[in-house]
Amino acid sequence: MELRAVKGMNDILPDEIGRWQRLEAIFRRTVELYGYREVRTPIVEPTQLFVRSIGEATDVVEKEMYSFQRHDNELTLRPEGTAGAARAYLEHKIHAREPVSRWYYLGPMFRGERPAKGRYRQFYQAGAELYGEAGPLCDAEMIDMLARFLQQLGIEQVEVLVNSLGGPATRLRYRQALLDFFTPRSAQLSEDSQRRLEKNPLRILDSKSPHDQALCAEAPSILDVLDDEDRAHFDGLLAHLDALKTPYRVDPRLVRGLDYYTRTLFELRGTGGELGAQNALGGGGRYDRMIGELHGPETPCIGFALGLERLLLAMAPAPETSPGWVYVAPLGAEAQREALRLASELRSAGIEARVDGRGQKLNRMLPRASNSGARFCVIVGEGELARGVVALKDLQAHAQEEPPRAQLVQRLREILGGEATR
RNA sequence: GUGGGUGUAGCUCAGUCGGUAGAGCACCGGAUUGUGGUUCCGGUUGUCGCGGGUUCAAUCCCCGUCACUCACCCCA
Repeated sequence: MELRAVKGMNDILPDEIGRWQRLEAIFRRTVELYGYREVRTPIVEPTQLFVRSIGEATDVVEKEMYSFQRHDNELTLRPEGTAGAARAYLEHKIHAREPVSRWYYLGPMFRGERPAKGRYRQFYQAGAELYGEAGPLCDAEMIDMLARFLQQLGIEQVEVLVNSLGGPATRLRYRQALLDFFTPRSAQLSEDSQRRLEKNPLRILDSKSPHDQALCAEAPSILDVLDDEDRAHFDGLLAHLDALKTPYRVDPRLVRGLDYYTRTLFELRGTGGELGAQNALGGGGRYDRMIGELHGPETPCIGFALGLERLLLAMAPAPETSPGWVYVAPLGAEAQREALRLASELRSAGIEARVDGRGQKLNRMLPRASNSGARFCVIVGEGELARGVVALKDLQAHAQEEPPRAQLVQRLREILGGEATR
């Protein structure tokens, strides 16, 4: 094989697609119950959009973007969904049309990282954004929506972490507090964290080194440096979550890798074994300053994104449920033409049908029918043609009957309908 | 970018202390001129990832390389 898929980009074959479609359907159904509506934005955006919104100094922008030049435009395959949605929100002046907007999206994102379990260069995210509401009520409701979604998926082993980063001033104050704390102790930090100390001290809190973790336990907490308004927002969030009975855990050391977050921050962390090291199922937070920084009107926003591959790893494998389709087995040339007409009628009646066109013996077609997962096999041969009937075999029940050809659809409906109401 | 693991049939893998390969599953045909998931018989499928070195001889040993994979970094 000389031509293969690009590293880190995978095919999703038909035998896996059922799980994807189920996941996506549950996502859509859940968020639509909260009033969210889908938005579809381009996969390619101006590079500057991501530089300005995600932050120039983040890893995503610095070294992971798929950027290219086309004529005179600097373009990038989107590494996440929030920036494009914000651009669309601004471009279409949605803020002037309605005070509050609830949008969701679903689709591929691209980051040039080294692939690992649950992490790919083309990966799929589902996310939602809420524009125009600043209060903690919608923060709590969004987290509750995520909890409901995971529950619908049957993912039990998950933890909801919440934190507040405060506003920009708080964030600067906290950054300084961390510098003051870690700089005299930098010798005790891991190599990675020493680098973080210079670049982005907040990320030290995220370190997986046990030694760093122990040190972080003594570091100042951001919750202690929140100003009064930040504090009131955070307390409000927790009170609303309590009222909703949404389980959560406050983690003052929760930080995330994108620069745009302010105040509320949350993350869903899988605790099951399937996930490996990539246990962040999704996360998000408030980004009240982004629209303003993109030269729009100051608009409070909150959003999240979920990694679909990781959710699939965490999901219990659900049994495929199919109402049962029909395998049509014709014996002979005349029967084949009749089989085509029969299958066509079945489809018109909304029943899935496939005709065996390989023209073989019955004792070859029947095993194929069973192995292919068909519920019924309809056999058409000379005898049936002559008598104006078909042989209808229920492969599951090992039963066979011979309804008149004209009554086949009706008979199948009876069998399937009888089960549906049971 | 860093470190580890693995590359043998469509799939899962075995194997050769160095003598150019096997099993199960799958697929195809027959037992059975029209009745299945079982059984029996037979059959097809391989540049042993790629390149080089050592050797009379390399799938096996050595070096390189590529791919996949896991972890780190970062993130979903």
